Amino acid sequence: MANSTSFSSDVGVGFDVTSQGYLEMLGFQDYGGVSIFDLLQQPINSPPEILMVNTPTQQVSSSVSCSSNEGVVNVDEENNNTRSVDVLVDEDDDDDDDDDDVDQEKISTNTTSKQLKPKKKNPKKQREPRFAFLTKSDIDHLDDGYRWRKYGQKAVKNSPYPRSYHRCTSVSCGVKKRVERSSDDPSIVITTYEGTHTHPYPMTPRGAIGIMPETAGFGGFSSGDTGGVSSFLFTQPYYQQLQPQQPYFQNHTPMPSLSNSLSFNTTNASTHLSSYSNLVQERRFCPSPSSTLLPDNGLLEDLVPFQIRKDEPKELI
DNA sequence: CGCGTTTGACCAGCGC
DNA sequence: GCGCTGGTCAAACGCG
Repeated sequence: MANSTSFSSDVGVGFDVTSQGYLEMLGFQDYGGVSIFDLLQQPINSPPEILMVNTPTQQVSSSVSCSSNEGVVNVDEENNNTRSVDVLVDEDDDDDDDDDDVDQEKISTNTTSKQLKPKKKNPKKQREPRFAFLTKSDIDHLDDGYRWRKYGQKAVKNSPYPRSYHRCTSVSCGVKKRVERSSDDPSIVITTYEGTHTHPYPMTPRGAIGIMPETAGFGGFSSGDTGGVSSFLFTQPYYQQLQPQQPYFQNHTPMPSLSNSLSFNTTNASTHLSSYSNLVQERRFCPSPSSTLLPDNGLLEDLVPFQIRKDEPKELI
């Protein structure tokens, strides 16, 4: 089942902070410490290091989430300012038999009997695509703009740090989030998102003024039926103080805090992401009431200077 | 009182 | 079948 290694399915975008205090975008493959996404030159104010890992299928996800224990994620400390992550991705048919539905089913039936959890109909448990972020931060629970309710905590094998389980508090929203610390590097927080928000991007008292349309996987992940396209939107609260003079931000950063939302759109793991433009196709911003996206270059447009963008990397491998 | 967290118990999947 | 581990539930509790 784990047809994992036949393709280079490492998907995702990482960010790192250079010694000069610039944000650096990283690929997820191990390039010997050399990032092919050294495109970004973005001044930041004490942001955490963030690595995002797209784990499009179920099997992978757990590997990624507890990857530090299983050697899936390699944090390359040798190269001071860059880190790389290897992600094993199993290609699995993503016939998402909605986890949300399963959850709802659980909830409804559970009211009768606490002890007897309804078994899932499918022999194989299908899960939403998961995306794992590696964040170098002292804060376990990074503010991503959504409200989460913790529903469990478990000790993780081979790790002194527990893993906490969170669920989006919005009704009928089945998005889950797991937070744990890397046992290898306690300063790294591994946040794994699973599912698709089924509600608009929430307003928060912290100044998130945007409301995300809920279409097209807004405000979270979506796994399209066709093509297995999954998208994830995340926010960068830590970057809210970004310097607006950056040319690639000037048109998009009027919003404080969570407004600086980025959406990655990645193809299914089966699709070899041979170019960064494939990886980052879409970007949606909160204030845009239109769910039909402007044809833009997505994250790339926001983060990568135009000049550099014109010279997109052809191959990531 | 509403909401979120804590925590022990239970269940499912997997490997042996 | 058994044990281990991850994931989830829900009562109890805390807090504003």
